[in-house]
Amino acid sequence: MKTDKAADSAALPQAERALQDIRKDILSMAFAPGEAVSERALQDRYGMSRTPIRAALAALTAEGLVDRDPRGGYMIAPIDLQEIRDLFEFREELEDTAVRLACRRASPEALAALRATVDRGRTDFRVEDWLASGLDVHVELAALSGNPFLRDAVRAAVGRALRLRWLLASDAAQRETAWQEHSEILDLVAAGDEDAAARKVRLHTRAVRDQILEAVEGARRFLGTRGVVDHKRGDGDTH
Amino acid sequence: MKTDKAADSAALPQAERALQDIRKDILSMAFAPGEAVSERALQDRYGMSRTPIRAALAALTAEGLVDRDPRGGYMIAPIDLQEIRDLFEFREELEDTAVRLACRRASPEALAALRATVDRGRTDFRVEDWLASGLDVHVELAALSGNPFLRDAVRAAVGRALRLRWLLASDAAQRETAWQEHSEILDLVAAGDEDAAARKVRLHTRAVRDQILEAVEGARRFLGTRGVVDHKRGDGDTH
DNA sequence: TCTACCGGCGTGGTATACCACTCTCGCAGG
DNA sequence: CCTGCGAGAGTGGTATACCACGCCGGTAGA
Repeated sequence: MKTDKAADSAALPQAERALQDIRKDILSMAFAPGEAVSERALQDRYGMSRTPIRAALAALTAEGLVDRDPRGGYMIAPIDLQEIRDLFEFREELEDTAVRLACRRASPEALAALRATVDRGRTDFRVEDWLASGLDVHVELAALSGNPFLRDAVRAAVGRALRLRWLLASDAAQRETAWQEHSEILDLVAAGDEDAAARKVRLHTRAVRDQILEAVEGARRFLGTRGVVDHKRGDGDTH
Repeated sequence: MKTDKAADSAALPQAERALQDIRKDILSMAFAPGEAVSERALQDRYGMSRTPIRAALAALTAEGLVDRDPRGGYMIAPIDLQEIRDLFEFREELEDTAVRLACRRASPEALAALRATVDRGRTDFRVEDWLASGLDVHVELAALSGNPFLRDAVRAAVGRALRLRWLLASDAAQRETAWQEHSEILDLVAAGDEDAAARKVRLHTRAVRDQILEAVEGARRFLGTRGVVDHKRGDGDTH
């Protein structure tokens, strides 16, 4: 027995380790939104050469967690209020679709498994597990739609806003509320009531969005003008 | 003064040039689906070092046009019938949403501009332009939703299936039919009739999907067993 | 003849040196 | 004091050498 695979991060390729570590540091707000970073600084920080750092930064840029500075350099993506609004609108539509498909297709076994996962998260909540494993409830629910593209789109959308949860509560009451809403959605999916399930999903999504927008507003002073922006419509993508 | 930006591909960074060139060669079927490729072979073919080739392959892998070979190496993504079904299901939902939002939000000017683009494509159809510029009608229509995430998701989905159009007709009649359907959808969006527009979009999407699935079936012999697969849910590989 | 070994080659992964560019800051000249 | 220029440092972009690993084929031995 030479290597474990779960806990041994040294066995992973450097590039993968860089990606996971940097992503973790972004999502945990170890890097401030809007903060400038450079390949060489990260090379130094994570103890590897520029090559895997570069690959990781490319991936993180694609994920939307890192932005490129036009004049050279990277920056940790600022918190963009308009982006949050657009993102949650997108998620609302994705998850509406996903939950409707799940109502038609999810097997009782898969539903039971997800319910077990949700219930486990109610008590065993540990931040690192919840962050590391992509086992977000919304992603798993989207997976029940049976459509990999839908699941991946939800995963990408969830991941993009994940760091904002650090602004929200570790508040037990709010987590209990979230569990309850997730649970109700699962009940409706199990019952096969598409419209009700979809409506519940939309309400839940909007509630989370409003909490996040409010939290960002509250933390705006703390995050500074570089950390929070509000790019109104008019960003020209000229193609 | 010295450099054009549109036509002058030499001025672009090598990595960008590699990405565009390789993507073009995949979408134009210069690479056969299922064909094995390696970084060094591409380095030789495109006359640059491995570094930009590597970056391009990473991006193309993320786009779904290139798959990694578990035992080392890359391969041009095979045509996967199940993937096509999933992809079009996903697109149908995305475009339904997009067109509904466009009905509520698209300005008359933007609609007129898109109509002009669509009409121009009716006659001036040139393959290279239509491929190079991301000006696919569906992407532009999605852009009218005002949501960048929705637009990008449609773009990614369209791009992923783009090479399959080489299996379809340059058939003028089919293009005329497509133009007509696009035109009708635009009319309904302009009229603000959400439900009718969405219904039309779904019909159009399904029609295109069926054409493609049929064309793939027809070309299956030609593409070989490596080029066309059908990964059913649960990956049952027969030995 | 069949088998087992082993050496070479091709693969991606990584580190690193060098390049062009830009931005900044200090110094010299007006 | 103000202005402008030039050197230096820091940036990403690229090429390349080296590494470990896995496959495949030839060869020697049973």
